[in-house]
Amino acid sequence: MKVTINDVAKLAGVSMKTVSRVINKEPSVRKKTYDIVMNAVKELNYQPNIAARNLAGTSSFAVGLVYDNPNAYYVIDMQNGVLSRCKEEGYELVIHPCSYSDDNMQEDFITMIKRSRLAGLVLTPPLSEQQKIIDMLDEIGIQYVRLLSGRATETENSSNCIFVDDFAAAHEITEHLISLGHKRIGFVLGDKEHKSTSERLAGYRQALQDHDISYCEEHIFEGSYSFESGVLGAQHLLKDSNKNNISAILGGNDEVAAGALFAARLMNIDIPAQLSITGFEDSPFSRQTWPKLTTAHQANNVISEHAARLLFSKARGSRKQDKEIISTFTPSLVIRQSTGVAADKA
Amino acid sequence: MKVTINDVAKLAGVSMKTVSRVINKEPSVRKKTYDIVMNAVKELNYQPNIAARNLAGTSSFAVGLVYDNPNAYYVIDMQNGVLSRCKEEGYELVIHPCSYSDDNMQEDFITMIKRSRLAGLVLTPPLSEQQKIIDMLDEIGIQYVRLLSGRATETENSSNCIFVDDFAAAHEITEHLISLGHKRIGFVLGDKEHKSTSERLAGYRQALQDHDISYCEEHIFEGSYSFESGVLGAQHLLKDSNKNNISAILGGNDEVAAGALFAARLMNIDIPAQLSITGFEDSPFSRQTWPKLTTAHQANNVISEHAARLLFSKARGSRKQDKEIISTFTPSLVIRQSTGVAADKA
DNA sequence: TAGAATATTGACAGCGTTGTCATTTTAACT
DNA sequence: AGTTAAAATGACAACGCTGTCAATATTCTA
Repeated sequence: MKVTINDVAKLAGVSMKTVSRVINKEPSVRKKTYDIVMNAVKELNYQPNIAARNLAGTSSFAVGLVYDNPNAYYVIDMQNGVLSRCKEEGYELVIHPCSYSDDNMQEDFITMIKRSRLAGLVLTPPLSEQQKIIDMLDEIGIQYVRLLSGRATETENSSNCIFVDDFAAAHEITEHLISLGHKRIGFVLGDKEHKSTSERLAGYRQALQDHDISYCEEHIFEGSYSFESGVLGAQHLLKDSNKNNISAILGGNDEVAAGALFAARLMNIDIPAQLSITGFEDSPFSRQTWPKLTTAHQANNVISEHAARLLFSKARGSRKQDKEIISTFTPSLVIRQSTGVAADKA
Repeated sequence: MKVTINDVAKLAGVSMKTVSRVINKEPSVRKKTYDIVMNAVKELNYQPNIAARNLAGTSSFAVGLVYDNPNAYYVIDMQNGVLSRCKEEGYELVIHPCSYSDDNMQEDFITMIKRSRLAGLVLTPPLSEQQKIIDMLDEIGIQYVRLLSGRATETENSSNCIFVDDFAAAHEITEHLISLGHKRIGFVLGDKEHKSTSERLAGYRQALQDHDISYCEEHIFEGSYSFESGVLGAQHLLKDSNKNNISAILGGNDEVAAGALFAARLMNIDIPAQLSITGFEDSPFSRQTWPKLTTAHQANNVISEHAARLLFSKARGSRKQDKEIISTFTPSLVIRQSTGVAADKA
C-alpha cells in the first residue's frame, strides 16, 4: 500500500541511502544511478514521508509564518507568497497568528515553535520588530527572516531581513500631492507600534521640507491601521472647529484611506474635487472604493516570497548573498481617482 | 537540552509508555500515577515531538484546510476558526490553497495530502462540492469534513458535513425587500460552480412565489463572486435599454454588493432612495461601504470551528453525534443602510 | 600498471514516539 | 485466605527516514 524508501531501493537495485541521496539532491551520485533511482521513484509514485524526514534529519520540512495583522488581504498575500516558495522546495507551511500584545499568546507561540521543530520562521511586522521576540528566537536557535519597514543599510545585522522602504513610498505620495498644489496635507497614522508608521511619517515630513512646506502637528492624527480609524481620523482632521483647511489626507494604509473616504462621504465632501485621499499598499481595497484610491503599490506576495527564498537560502547554509533575492522593496506610486488638483482654499 | 519522553519517565519513576499514556489522555492510568507524571512533565517543561508522534502513531498531529476562494476575509475566518480548535487539541494547521479548475493543482494537492499524512481535512466550497475530489479522498482513506451549502437533511451521508442554509438566508433577505415594497428585484449571482449560488437563487425564487411575485429571468445576472462582477451585473440590470425598472438588487455576496454599490455610484443612483442593495455573509466588506450593507450574517469562523470539532470528533472515532456540534448554520438578516422603502416606479 | 587519491555507495544505528503484548498489581469474588 | 478477573504498567519492536563511517569503484599519477 504505502511506498517507502525501501521499496524504491529494491526496485532500483541500490541501497536505501542512495535513494535518500537522490531525493535530497545530494552531490556525489552518479548520473546513471540518479536516473535509475528517479525512474523507480516515478514508477512507484514514491512520496517521502515528511514525519520521518523531520524525525531523522537535523532540520524539519516545514516553515512557519508568524503574523499579527488584522488585515486579511495582507495576511493572505503573505501566506501565498511564502507558500509558493514552499511548494517549490517541498516544504509545508504552518501558520501562526499571534497577538503581539498578549503575553499568553507569545508563550503559546514559543511552545509551539519548540515542539514543531520548524526549519525556519518568517516574521511579519509588528512582531518582526519586537526585540523580545527576536531574543527568544535566538535563544531557541531557530532560523528566521524578518520583514521590516526601512532600508537595508540602516541596521547592522540585516542579513536576515527583507525591507520595505516606507519612507520612500510616503515621500513619493506626498510629492504627488504637492505637485497637485496641495499644501495643507493631513495624515491619519497607523498604529504607533508599527515601524512603518514612523517611517511613513518621516517620508511625509521630508517631502514637505523638500518643498518648503512647514510641518504642522495639527495635521497629524494618531490612529491605527483600521477602517474605523480612518473614519475617525478624517472626521477629526476635517471638522469645522478645526481650522486646518486641509485639502488632502494620507491614509496610513488603504484601509484607513477607505475609512477616510467613508467619512468624507458622510460629510458630503466631494472626492477628489474638494479633498484628495491616498492610501498605502495597493491592496484590493484600493480598487473597491469610490473613487478608486491613489496609493503606493506594494506586492506583498512577492515580498513574502523573497522572504521565504532568503529563509531557505540561509537554512541551506549558503553564506554568500543570493543575487536573486531582493532585500529592499520600494513601493511605487499608483495614481487613481482619489487625488486631484487642490481646490484653492487659501 | 532537549527533553524527551524518557527524561520524564525517569524523573517520574515510571516507564516511557506510561508517560505516553498520560499525555495522550488514555484511560486506565491511576489518578496517582497521572499526577506524578504530570508533575514531571511540568517540571521539565516537556514538549512531545510532533514528528515522532506522527511517525510512530497511526494518525498525525496536523490537519489541513483546503480552499479555493479568492475572498480574503472568508479564508482568514476559516483559518482562524479551525486554528482555534487546533490549538485546543495540540494540532497544527497546514493550509492548502488549491485551484479547483486547475488539474495540476489538484494533483499537487493529492500528492501533498499523501505525503503529509494529515489527520484530516476541512474542505470549503467549491472544492467540498466536487465529487471527483471526494472520491480521491475516499480512495486515499483520509478523514475529512465538508462545508456545504444546503441543509443537513438533504444528503444521505451527511455525517461529515457542515451546512450553511443559503436558501433560508436568501429567502429572508428577499422577504425583507418585499416587505419594503420592492417587487422588481434583481439578483447578481455568484459563480455557478458554487452550490451556494443555486441555493440562494432558489431561496429568492421561493420568497417571490410566497408573495405572488412572478419570477423574471431578466432580473438575473449570471456573474461570479467578485467586486468586478458586481459592477458589471448592476450596470447590466440598471441600464436604460433594459426596461426592468429594478428597485432592488441582491448581490451574490458582500463583495458583489459592494461592486453594485460602486456601479450605482457611477450611474448617480442614490442608495437607498432610488435603489436597495443587499449582500450575503456580513464580511467586513459590508461595514466598509457607503452606505453600509444590509446582508445575511454568517459567522465563518464559528462555522469552521465547528467543522474542526466535527473532524476531531470523527478522528477520535466517536460514533455518536456530538451534541455540541452544530451541523446546520442559518445566516440571519442584518439590516443596515443600503436598503429602504421602494420608490414607486410602476 | 601498480598505488594513491577520490568519487560513489552501502550497512547500520539512531531520531522520539506509539502499538502490541506480556507482566505485574489491584480488586472482586468464593 | 485462595482464586480469578480486571486494571495498570512495562519491555521492546516498529514507524520511515537521515547521519556516520566504513567499504567499494573509479580515476588519476608516475
